Amino acid sequence: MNAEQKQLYKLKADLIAAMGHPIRLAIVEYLSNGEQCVCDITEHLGAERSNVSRHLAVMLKAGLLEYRKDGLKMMYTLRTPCILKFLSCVTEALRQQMQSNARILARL
Amino acid sequence: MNAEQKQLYKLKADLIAAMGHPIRLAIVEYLSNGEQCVCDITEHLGAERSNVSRHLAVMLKAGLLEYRKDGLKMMYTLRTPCILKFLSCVTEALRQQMQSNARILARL
DNA sequence: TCACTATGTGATGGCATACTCACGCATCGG
DNA sequence: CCGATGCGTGAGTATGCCATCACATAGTGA
Repeated sequence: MNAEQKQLYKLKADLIAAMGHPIRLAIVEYLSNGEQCVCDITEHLGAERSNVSRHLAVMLKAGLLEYRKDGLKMMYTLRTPCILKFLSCVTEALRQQMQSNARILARL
Repeated sequence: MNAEQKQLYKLKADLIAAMGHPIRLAIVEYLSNGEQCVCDITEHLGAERSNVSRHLAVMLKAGLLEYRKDGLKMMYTLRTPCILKFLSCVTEALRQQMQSNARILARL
């Protein structure tokens, strides 16, 4: 593996890691309904506001989100709808995994 | 969000996090060619052997991989082919992101 | 039995992340 | 101008992750 390939893996890994957290995952899913402000996201998650703000910053930096100002509020949106397809892959993988586990358990 | 939903997000996030690392990503891609032993993976990556071993353990625990013993060697395989579809989504998202960045840069 | 190979794992140091609290800044309504 | 609201961010702490070294284990072949 040359340096260029390593760099590419790093980019991909960073993108993935930006979603590898329960709160961030929940935010992405919530944003699939369209643009939302921080206050609504916070209320929906039932999490600490400053913490949500930090997670939003992480995803913003990773390029997953976009935002715009609307008066007092900051409105966040998903940057690439592709991300949702990504998430459906995860759900499917999780389902397959659990079914596989269930089969193993059934043999006990 | 109730506790059950949070648990679900945690499961998904753990699955995602298990891939959110350059080395682990490279391993998954390498394993898409089929079963490989630790020695070959290590050589292909050019990484520290014990480090590779640890990353394999992480993915094993996350349910991404399976392994079997073959003499001295431990052979690892991808558990769910679905993971590859997942990765192609990441690649596509990264491409979209970079194209988007390129458009923004073009306006300078 | 003895060297050698392939692999996993405990210990450790360094670094990044997550969360909370407190505060500051910008904006809006009056 | 003032209070209230929405939001970001510095500081501090706790926790976890990562890479590395050293060592232990298991199988292999002579």
